Amino acid sequence: MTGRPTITQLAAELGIAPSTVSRAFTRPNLLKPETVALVQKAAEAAGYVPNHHARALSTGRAGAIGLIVPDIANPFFPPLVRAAQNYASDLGLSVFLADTDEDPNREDRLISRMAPQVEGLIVVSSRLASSRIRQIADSQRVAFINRDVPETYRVLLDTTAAIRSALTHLAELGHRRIAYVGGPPQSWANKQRHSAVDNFTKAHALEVMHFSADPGTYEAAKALGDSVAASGVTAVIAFDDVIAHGLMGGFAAAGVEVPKDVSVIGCDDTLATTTFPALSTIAVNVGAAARRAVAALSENPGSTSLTGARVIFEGTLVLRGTTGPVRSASSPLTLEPELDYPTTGSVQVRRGSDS
Amino acid sequence: MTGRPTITQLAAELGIAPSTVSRAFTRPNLLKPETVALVQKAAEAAGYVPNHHARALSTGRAGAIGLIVPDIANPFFPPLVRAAQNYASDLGLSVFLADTDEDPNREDRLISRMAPQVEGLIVVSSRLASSRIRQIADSQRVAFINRDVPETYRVLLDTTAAIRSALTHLAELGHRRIAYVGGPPQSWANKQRHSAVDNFTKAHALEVMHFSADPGTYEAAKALGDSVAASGVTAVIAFDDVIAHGLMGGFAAAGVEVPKDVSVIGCDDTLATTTFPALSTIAVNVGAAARRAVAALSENPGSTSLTGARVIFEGTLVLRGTTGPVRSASSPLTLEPELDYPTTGSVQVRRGSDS
DNA sequence: TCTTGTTTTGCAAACGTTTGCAGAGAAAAG
DNA sequence: CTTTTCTCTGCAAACGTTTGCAAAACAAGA
Repeated sequence: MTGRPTITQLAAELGIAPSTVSRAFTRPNLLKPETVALVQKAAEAAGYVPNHHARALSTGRAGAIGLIVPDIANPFFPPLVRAAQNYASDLGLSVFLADTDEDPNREDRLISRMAPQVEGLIVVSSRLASSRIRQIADSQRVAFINRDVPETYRVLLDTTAAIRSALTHLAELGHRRIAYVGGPPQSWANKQRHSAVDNFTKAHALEVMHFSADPGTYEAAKALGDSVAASGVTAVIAFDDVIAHGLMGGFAAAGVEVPKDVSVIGCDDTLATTTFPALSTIAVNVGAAARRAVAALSENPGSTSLTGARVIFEGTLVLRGTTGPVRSASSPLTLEPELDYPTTGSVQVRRGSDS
Repeated sequence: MTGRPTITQLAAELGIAPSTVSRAFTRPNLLKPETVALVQKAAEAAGYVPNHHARALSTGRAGAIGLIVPDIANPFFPPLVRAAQNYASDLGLSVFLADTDEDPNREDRLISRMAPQVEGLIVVSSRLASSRIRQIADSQRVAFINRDVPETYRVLLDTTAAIRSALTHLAELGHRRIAYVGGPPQSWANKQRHSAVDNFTKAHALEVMHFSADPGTYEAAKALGDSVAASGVTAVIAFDDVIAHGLMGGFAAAGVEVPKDVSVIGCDDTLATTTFPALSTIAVNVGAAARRAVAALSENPGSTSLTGARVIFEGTLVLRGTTGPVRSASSPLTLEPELDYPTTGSVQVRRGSDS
């Protein structure tokens, strides 16, 4: 009759108090087992399902988290969304998804709009100014992924070490002139990868050239193929796999062969082995990052904001078919052995193991 | 102090009634302009934002819709999710996203769990039994995408006509033996495409062979490359672009050239021009479908279920680089001209124009 | 049988809105 | 100056839960 059955209706039907019915679901150990059985049977029969809004109003817990990404159509994000949603679901949380379309204003609006109605927010690859981010982190429960603003709760997919490995590998194959082809300039990951390349090449006397695919699409990268090839580099590291793939398309069109003429390494491992040749890349554990962020939000649900933390998952180099020895037979370089970066006290380093 | 400011606090602060404050936001035309200005200023200053749960409880409107997809990592879905979310956002609705992991039980559970807390549900490519779907449609506000169960509200991306065009095109290029490589067997789209191919080839005396990539991944399809090539077909239509792409990978590994030795046509246009050669495919307006579904849910918000409807958006053939004349020079077939299928009264046919 | 203690249940307030109804003014009409 | 009609605002109930507190029921110890 009157829509979905409520706790009160169930109670009336059974001749008991609404509070008892409520407890049958939320604190069954407080009740006589027979009572909870009774209630459960009646609930089942009537098709009762609890009203989340009423519960949220009463308890102050929203039972949901918000997830904000710049562009869900970018293959980097779906696995992350998936992992977040699965894990949240395990914790009894629903997830609101929103897409900012790479627009900082839209992102800001979405954050304000969602924040009050959720347990907390996960903001991935934020395009907001650092000052604004810190402000937001002060008053909202929000975990950032791939955006490194001090004092905020952030989980980072760090590719620095993997990039060093990649460059070492390239150097050992005899490569001396290397290109970095960047992605979205506002992106933390892009800046991080950019400087990882810079630092390493500087330290080891490799020559580096910078390009940037803007926007970071296959087409933009493909269009860059000619100039990258013409620059005389023998290897390229791309901001991500789609740019690497676009480059490969551009190279193919220009008659430049991979890896014979030029080696290519991507990042994020979003394409797996679907390119030809299969793309060498830096794999990154988005699932672990997503789960960590969800967990952070679900912990101490009371507080009005998250305490700052910097959680790091390191990427790993995976070699496939797009890397090979340099064409011109220059002697392979031998680099001094890599030393592990010391990890400062406040930094947790983890190697992601996916479940 | 005590968390977010509430309507009651604002009211007390201004010395007016909570109802007035409420009306300042929801029915400003009932109030003296100065009053609403006053309230708005105070709200702004205090950083007031309405509590969605309380509102939902009071009005019975959830202000959110649920979106359920089998696998967000499949490139078919992200654009759909994106369009749904954008349009919902325009309508002032948030969207809950859930991923069923292709598991019907999980799907069923998710539907039951989400339904009560949202305005309505969009279920994409449902893997549920038709009987269960009809049952659900009876008691819940739910719009299905790409699942055609009578009496439900469903929006379908129809590729039948486009497949006829594709086959016509192939026949004109001289192809006589054609393969259809299917995807998820429970998928409505797969069945639809399968029989579209069957019907046409039967009617025009073309030879057809059926294969199936299970699961519908790049790898599975790639592994199928050998047998498809060995079957002697000169053209293949794949369930979707990722299978088409996988096939191309398999063909390349087997030394079979596309389109010289075999033509391939994909479906859904999820890969655009990122393959080599660029994949000929059937483009489909997922955005329009998503928007239609969202609109359906936002209309007559009162009702307990949606009235049945069958909204159709037709796909269009887009020819790129993977189709060419058959290798062995058999004479091109001339087919009798296509006739438009009559559309029965209850069927709305639309050609999607994206905004 | 009377305490005392423990387990089980009920009462009622609270969460933050919205909204039907009615009261208070003010303006218009007589 | 009274009545009528509006316009604007306030009161209070309602939405469906949860939960602190207290009452009731029962068991156990004396």
